[in-house]
Amino acid sequence: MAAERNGGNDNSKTRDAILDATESIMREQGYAAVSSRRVAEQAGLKSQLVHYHFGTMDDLFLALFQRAGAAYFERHVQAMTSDDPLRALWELITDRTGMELIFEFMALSNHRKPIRAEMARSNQRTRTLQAALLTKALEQRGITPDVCPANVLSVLMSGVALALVSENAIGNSIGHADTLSFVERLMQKTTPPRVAGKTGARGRPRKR
Amino acid sequence: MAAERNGGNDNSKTRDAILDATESIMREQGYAAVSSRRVAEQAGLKSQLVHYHFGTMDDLFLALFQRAGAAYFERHVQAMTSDDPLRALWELITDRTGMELIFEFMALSNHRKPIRAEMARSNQRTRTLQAALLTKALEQRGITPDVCPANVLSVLMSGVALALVSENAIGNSIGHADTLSFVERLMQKTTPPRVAGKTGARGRPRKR
DNA sequence: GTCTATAGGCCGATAGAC
DNA sequence: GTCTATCGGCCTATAGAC
Repeated sequence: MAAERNGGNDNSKTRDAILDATESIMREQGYAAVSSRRVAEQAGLKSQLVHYHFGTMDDLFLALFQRAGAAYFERHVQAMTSDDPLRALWELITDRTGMELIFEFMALSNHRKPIRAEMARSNQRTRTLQAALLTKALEQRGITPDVCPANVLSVLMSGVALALVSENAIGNSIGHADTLSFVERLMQKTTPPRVAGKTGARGRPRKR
Repeated sequence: MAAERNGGNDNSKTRDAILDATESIMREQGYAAVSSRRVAEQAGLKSQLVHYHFGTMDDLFLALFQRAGAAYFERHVQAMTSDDPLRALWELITDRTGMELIFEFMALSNHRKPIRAEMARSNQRTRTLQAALLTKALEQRGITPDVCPANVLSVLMSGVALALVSENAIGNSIGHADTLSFVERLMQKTTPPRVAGKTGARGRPRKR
């Protein structure tokens, strides 16, 4: 073990290239396909550099997860400041490219303790932020929380989005179009009051 | 490649032992930990027997998935004939031990075409059966399908269950208790009419 | 159907030169 | 920070004896 693993202040291009390559392999071939040699090849480097910059492979996974988790959290923050936070959140969590990396980490973390711990922290942070966002959104739409509490709505929405994205990845879309228009109808039934001259809250068409 | 791979009519103890060992490793250490050597060790056999009986490792995964998928489908069929199909389905899909293997296969299948194809088939079959079950359950409870179509409800329930189980595995339970009692309340609000002298449809207590 | 033996390959990780 | 070289290990899969 050399004298690195310095958390993030070694922001060299090499480090980023390694993380980029790891992310790309995870997305396209799954976490099980990540090896120091493959990562290095993808990044145009020698495999030893992976170990030099990140230590063990688990350390590499952890570093990538921290980067991805922070980016995902940032997207939530942006959704929160959107004109229509509810719709912005829904679009965020049903975005397949955003979810596929997280799905890989979920599977990976199920059997690696240190990654699981980080995953739990990130997931809790996201849930808390989602609940705050939804509290605001429900209030904006004049829905009292006794109909459905914000934290419950967060679990419901996350779950449905997870089902849609993961089943879609597998190749089953039975009921998906109906579910999307069902959600669309729920959101339109409670359109927030327009505040300014912007028109960002109208729904886009969905095929049945 | 020898002269085996005979689908299932070679129902030797060895074959079952290999499948059992594979399932056990997948559950406890994840699909990436499955190797012919480890499977054989767990089953008390030589690793070459794995190849003799199943061919490639992908063939082994496929055989196990077929067995597990059939068992899971069978549990759905049993739920369908229950006194309270809606509750039986909910208990089935929120059962962690039932889901963890499926979750591994979902992750695995994302990057292996033949397994993905089988997964899609199984998932479609399950969705169709769930929709039939829910059609019956909604009717039984006097809910018209225009409130929420059965196939949509199937996606919603599957998703929420998936979120609960997978987040629980990670170690985040924020909002879960509230979600469970939310679902419980929905189910109790629409208790099916009792048909016989049995009392299987009352809810069991949930902590908030 | 189970055994021994083995080919051929990818893996993580480290040592030490520059 | 990057290079060359390398150790020791586990992997899939097959050949051939019994």
